[in-house]
Amino acid sequence: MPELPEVETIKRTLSPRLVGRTIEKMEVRTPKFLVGAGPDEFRRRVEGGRVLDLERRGKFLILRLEDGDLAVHLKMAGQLVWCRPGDDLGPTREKHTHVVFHLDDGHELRYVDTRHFGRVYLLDGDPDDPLLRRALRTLDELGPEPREGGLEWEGFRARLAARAARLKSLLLDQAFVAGLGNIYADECLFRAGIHPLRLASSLSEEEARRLFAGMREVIAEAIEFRGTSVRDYVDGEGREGSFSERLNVYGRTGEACPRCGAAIERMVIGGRSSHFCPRCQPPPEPSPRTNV
DNA sequence: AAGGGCCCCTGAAAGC
DNA sequence: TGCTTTCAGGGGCCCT
Repeated sequence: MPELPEVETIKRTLSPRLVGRTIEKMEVRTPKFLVGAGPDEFRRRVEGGRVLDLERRGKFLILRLEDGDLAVHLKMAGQLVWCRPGDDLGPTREKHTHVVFHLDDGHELRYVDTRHFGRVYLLDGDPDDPLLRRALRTLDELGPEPREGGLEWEGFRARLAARAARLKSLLLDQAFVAGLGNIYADECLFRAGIHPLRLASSLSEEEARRLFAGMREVIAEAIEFRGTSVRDYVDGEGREGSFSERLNVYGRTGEACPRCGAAIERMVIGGRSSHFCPRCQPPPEPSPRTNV
């Protein structure tokens, strides 16, 4: 599941290989992954253009091309792999290679997606395309990045106080903070020692500070370790990330909490599995209506 | 504003 | 062993 640290790692591994290159040919194997233009128009806009720059915003990777910008959202299982034309990525990934960008240096960039949730957007494509409009709006409404230079304390504190939502759901809301997914939301809350069911507005000043710092630390560390590979994630060179070994709670139901030894618990919140330590992350006070 | 439910999609894992 | 069912998950969308 590529979240901020994974997409950032992909950006960093792809940048030196793509920037300055010209896309000679765009091979569309599965048209449904393209949004903003039909395959022919999409190709026409992309082919022959140089890659000017790569950027990341939340979980979106943006490719700035000479004749228009592309945005890629990998959703659950998307991969962008830079390789040689003959390279064999194995039967599963071969079967799910949907778009191939052929570069002028003989390499290619393959868009692979086994779950078929991801999309490639032509950002200045057909303005009447509802899927494109939706993506542009999402991009426009993305919240601050949970890193230095993005999220700042005063604003974070104020926006937390204004929300009644459970923290787990709020951290997953891309308009609140951009780039966190299920893995890092759980890890951030563990780092901060805050239960995922706590309401945002109920946090003390001290807890809000721990969450603020915890998010930055977890994200910075995850980038440093090149992301987390629990399922399909690999970076632009096909390498897995090593933050997986440093996960404290995600996917560790029943295991001992690395801080206190209590058994990690799992519960479903907002339809997402949530992992936490019942001792380090004390549950919220029961609601007044709950009684005996 | 918040939350539940459904959908997209398919490989992996669990169940029988 | 092998077939069938369930699950996971980012995010949009609809409904209450």
